[in-house]
This record gives sequence, C-alpha cells and structure tokens, in this order.
Amino acid sequence: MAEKSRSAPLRLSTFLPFRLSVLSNAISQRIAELYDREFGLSIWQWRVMAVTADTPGISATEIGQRTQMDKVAVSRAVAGLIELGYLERRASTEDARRSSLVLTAAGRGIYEMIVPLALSEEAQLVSALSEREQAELARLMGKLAKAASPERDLW
Amino acid sequence: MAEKSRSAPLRLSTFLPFRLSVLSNAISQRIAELYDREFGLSIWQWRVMAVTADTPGISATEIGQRTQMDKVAVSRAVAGLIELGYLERRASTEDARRSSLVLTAAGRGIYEMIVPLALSEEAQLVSALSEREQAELARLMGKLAKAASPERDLW
DNA sequence: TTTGGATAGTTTCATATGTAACTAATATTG
DNA sequence: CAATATTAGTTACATATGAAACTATCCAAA
Repeated sequence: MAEKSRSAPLRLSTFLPFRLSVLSNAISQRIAELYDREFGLSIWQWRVMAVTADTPGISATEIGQRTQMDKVAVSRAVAGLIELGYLERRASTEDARRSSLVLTAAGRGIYEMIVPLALSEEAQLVSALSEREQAELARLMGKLAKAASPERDLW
Repeated sequence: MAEKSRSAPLRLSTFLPFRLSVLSNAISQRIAELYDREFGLSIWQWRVMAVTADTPGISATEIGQRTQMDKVAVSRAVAGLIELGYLERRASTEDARRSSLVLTAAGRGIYEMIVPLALSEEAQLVSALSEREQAELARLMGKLAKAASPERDLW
C-alpha cells in the first residue's frame, strides 16, 4: 500500500524562529512597560535617546542605522521626543538637509534615570546565566545574526 | 571639583533586549516573507496552521495558548484562513461557544508544502552553529525564558 | 429554576506601523 | 553652470494591531 507523503513534523515549540520571537517579545514587552509607565516613552524613543546620548549631534539617518529603525520610525520618535522636550534639533552648518540631534538637559536627566533601571532589568534577566553562559549566548547570537543577515551588520 | 553623576554606559549594541529584538526581527521577517510571497499567509496564519495541523479539532483559545497570540489575533488569523479555504470551523458538540478547528484538504496540502521550506530555512540558519552550539543555544534560551516569564511557560 | 457570574469568540474603535509619495537640499555630470 | 540624480527627512494613506465593549453560551450557587 502506498504511503501518504509525510513531512518531518514541525513542532512550533522547538522551531527556532518561533522561540526567538516569543522570547524576544516577552523581554521587550517587559522593558517597554517600564519605559512607558515611568517615563511615557516608547521603545523607539528610548532607542533614539540611547544613541543620541552616546553620540550627540547624530543625524536621523545615522540613528536609523544604529537602531535598525527605518527613517519614518526615526522621524516619528524624534518628533515625539522634541515634543516632550527631551531632544533638540539643531541646524547642520554643512548640510541643510541633515539635522543634528542632541538631548536637552531634561533629556539627559531622564536618560540618566533610565539607564540604571534598564541595566538592572537586563542584569536580573541574565542573572539566570553564569558569566560563561552569558558570553556564550552573546557569541552564538552573533553567529546567528551573521547567518541571518550576511549582507549588513545587525549590531 | 565635584564629579557629575554618571551612569554606567549603555551601549545599545551590547544590550541584550535590543540584540534579541533585532535578531529575532531579522529572522522573522525573512521567514514571514517566504510564507507571504509563496502562499499569501501572514506569520500568524502560519502559526495557527501549524498548531492546528498538530492538534486537529483545537479551539481558538488553545491556539492562543500554544502560539502566544491573543484571542483577537487568533480570531483574525482563523477568519483569514477560513476565507482562504485552508481551515474549517466545526461546531463543538459539548460546548456551543467553542469552535473546533481543522485544516481542510487544501490547508493540509499547503501545510505539507510549507513545512519542508520552513525547516530548511531554519536548518540553513542554524547551520552556522555546531550541533553542540545549537543545543546550548536552546538551553540558554530556555533559561532566559524562565527568567523573563516565570509565571507562565513561554513554550 | 433563576440569576449572577465566568468563558469563548467577535466586533469596534483608537493607535501604531509600513509603503509610497512628497519637499527640500546637495551632488554629479555633461 | 544648467540639468539630472541622489540624499535627508516628513507627510499621507492604507493596513495592522491591541484594548475594551459586546454577544452568546455555559457554570455555579441560592
């Protein structure tokens, strides 16, 4: 009797893309809630603040590259942060198209408040792993990132 | 001279929630494009198909639990799949509120087509890692999942 | 049995997001 | 130094998503 064609089973719970997605969402949501509840910031706004704090005078395009956000998302996050008074747009002298973005004093203030909270969330999370395991995880993720997106660097 | 208070630096590119999010999105998007381009399915619809194939007669609520989708998302994905002719809703005899969902013959057909493609995408991705590393990654992710969401099992 | 919840699932509405079109400025090239 | 192409960023529109309200059914206690 002919056997019906039958694929290898696909259990969602062992399928890497699914597992990664669920894990990432669980973690992101947890942290996003912190930003939002305490400071009224979206995760995108927080990311923009983080890179702007790191590189004052950065342009919107550069922010997009460093955060993997598209330009519309950056534009909206920047607009929101300016609205909130946390970010300031300065004209760029050499290129009038580019904007030069810097945190305001208020922006730096709440940035300084968020950083330890974010780091502490992360620390609490990774405290389930030993130092060795943390390093190993970072290494494996790096390899995956390269395999998933060989054309451009993810981080 | 008094030193300005200064937090530990937060480099986004080494911040686990960020890295995970970017990696997961890169992978999901890659696979989502495959489902969509070849079969016109969203990632949510694909997840619903996967668990329904695994457990014929499953209810929408159960699907939500197994896929980490909320009930609105499940409802919409199910409606779309029925529209496409891939899923069938049967009345549940014991409980008229519950729906009993099964793939149609057409649904099983494209499911059988997608599975090997999805598995092959995954295989290509994880081929960057040795068997040992794959197992280690799964283990570390499991630990993180538990730390991130101790209340309920993610997978 | 009736009545006040719970539960399954859908619909509605407000917001978020992505794509494409647009504006303004700079760079290139003939 | 025109004319054209490219780049930075915003706006508009269409679709996706989530929270809350809603409908229908079932359960539990008086």
